[in-house]
Amino acid sequence: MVVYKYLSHGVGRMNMNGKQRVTMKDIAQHTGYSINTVSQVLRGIYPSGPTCDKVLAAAKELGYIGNSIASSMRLGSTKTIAIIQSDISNPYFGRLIRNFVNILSERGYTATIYNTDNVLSHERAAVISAIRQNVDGILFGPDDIHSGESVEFLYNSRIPFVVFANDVSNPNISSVRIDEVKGGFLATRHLISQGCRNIVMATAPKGILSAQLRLEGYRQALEKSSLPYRNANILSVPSVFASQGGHRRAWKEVCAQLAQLPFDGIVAFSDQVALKLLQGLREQGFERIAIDQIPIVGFDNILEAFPLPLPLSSIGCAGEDIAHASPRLLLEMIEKGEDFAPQKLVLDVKVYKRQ
Amino acid sequence: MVVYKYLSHGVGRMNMNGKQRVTMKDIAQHTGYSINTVSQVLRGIYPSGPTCDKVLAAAKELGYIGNSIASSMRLGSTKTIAIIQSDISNPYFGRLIRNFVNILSERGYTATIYNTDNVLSHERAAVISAIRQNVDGILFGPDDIHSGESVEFLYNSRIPFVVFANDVSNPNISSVRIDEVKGGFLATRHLISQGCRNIVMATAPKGILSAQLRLEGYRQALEKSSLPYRNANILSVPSVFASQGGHRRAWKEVCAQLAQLPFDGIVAFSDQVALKLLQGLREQGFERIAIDQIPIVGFDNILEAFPLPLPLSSIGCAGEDIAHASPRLLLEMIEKGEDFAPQKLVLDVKVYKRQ
DNA sequence: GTGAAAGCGCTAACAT
DNA sequence: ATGTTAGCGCTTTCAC
Repeated sequence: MVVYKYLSHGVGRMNMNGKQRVTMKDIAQHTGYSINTVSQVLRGIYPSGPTCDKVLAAAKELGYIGNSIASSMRLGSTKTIAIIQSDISNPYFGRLIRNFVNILSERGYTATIYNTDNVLSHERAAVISAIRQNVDGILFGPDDIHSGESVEFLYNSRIPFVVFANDVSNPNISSVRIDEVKGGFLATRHLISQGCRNIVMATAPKGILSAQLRLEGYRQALEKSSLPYRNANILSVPSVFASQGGHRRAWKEVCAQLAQLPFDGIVAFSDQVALKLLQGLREQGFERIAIDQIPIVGFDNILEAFPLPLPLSSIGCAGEDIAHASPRLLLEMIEKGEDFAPQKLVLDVKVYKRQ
Repeated sequence: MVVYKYLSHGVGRMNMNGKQRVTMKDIAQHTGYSINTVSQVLRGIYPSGPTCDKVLAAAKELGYIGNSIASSMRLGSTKTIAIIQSDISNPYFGRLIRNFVNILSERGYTATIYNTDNVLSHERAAVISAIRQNVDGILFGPDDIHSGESVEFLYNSRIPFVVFANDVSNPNISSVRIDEVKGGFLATRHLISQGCRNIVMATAPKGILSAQLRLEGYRQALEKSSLPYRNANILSVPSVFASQGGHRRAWKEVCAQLAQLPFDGIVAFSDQVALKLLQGLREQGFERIAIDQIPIVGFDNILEAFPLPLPLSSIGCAGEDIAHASPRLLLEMIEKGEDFAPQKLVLDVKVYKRQ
């Protein structure tokens, strides 16, 4: 019997310098037991005893490390989750992903990561790649603009997935987001309670669901305090994507526009937006209010993990946050299979105040 | 012939709702060709013609998506790279990882991500998991404190890997880092040229190689300008790890200490450290210099991707950066195999000035 | 308690 | 040009 008949062309058992990787077969040959026995021992479904000891000793001696690929193949589960996100360099999402990875790891899963840069073709490629890799589930953080296609594709492919930090209209798709309206409301009310009467809302383009909802909260808060809603106070800001440096001019214009307004407080679509605005104002020599005295509230509470010498208050989760709820929901979905009923989690928020 | 003999217990061909995933076998049955023919067509190594057309049409009709796991198994290569890093929520590393992922993706690789939180047991687990998953290579960003063990283990396991943003003494291990000494030198010289004469160096613990080297650069710059090196001006700061909130008191003390010093400029171990110091000073009501007027230089140039209303100058790469050099080096290593000679890249730096 | 053998989906060698 | 077959490393059934 020619055992390594294909060694000449198959790289399978070789590593870089030609040393073969140790397999169960090697342990079997070394100990004289069958591959099956070795497998059972290594998985701990074997009564302890001399056999067990010998096999484990051989495994240790030979430096055996299992091959997940092979067991995945047989078992049909890879214990891998794909995380698909538009910009993982964004500190807010960085923190999110770190928590995803840690939580998944605790539960025995590894994470594959895709960065779409908010480009549809990348998003498509990521989704296909994830399916091709047989991931057990997907954490999907899409941008609103073209979220529909990929989400529907995923839905039709029947792979378990959760949309995070966003939502889609299809009621059968599970998602996790914050209470955006309440967030907009609390942010605005916080500024009002500080004495602000002329509050600018720096919102994202209308296509973005969370922007719409936060703006609605802003409107409600003004109304409740009988303050006028002024169109001039609604500023639509460009993307904060690191990749899109082309937006520099657009940002400059927005900041110039802001500098002209007689505002006394700002609600920003996100902490990132807030910081960009403050930076823009500083760059333009804005002095009516000292930069680090401007009453401003953002979203995402990134200063919790990333302290800055600025009084940037922020809307963040009050209880369980997206970082924890999303993988929890996904894993539940994977474990329950068909018995899982879709859930749309809307997480409670509060103001994290900073002076 | 019982084809699906194991369907009852193997989940392999099933997905969530019991619908089986389409395989080449299905396409073969659908078209009447053999699996081999299908495989060849799908891989494009088949002359175009009627066969080709029919197979591709069937693949499209059935919604075929390949199974990377299966081909990996056969080919011995997973086209996957593991990224192992201590804290991916750190904005600097977030940006790095985003670039890694994008570059790898362009080259046909996917990325698996591990976050060690700077805990040795997590680091060990990540390394083992990566090997178990048969990744083709590893991008390893270790913390100095216990980098030795994992790095040596990786080295002995013969898996291609590159140490990034750090270095180890073993000359056979490839690594990518910035010119730390020059960075420390330029940062200090920049402040001196601004008129600073009493420059604090906020460095990390001695165990960290880059801290040692940056401090050496600081020393050299002072010497060159005939300025005294004062021990009182060397501040050792705690970790900035998001996970380690326990360091809060230590940070407070360091900032209090700093506030007492008659400094007129600061070199910080990283931009993160710089920001924490400024925040600490602000919290303590420091007023001798306005917070946003303090001459300060950090490392990593995170403001490039993450604008802030602060005059934080920073040391960053002058040419090719770590984000690009590391995956480039790793992929070269993977492709060349045994022919690859270890390289230790030390990237040139410059000051990114901000006022 | 232990072993033999099938098979997960795919690719490569070989045969026609 | 197309089919047959072995085998990647593992898990599971089934038989002893």
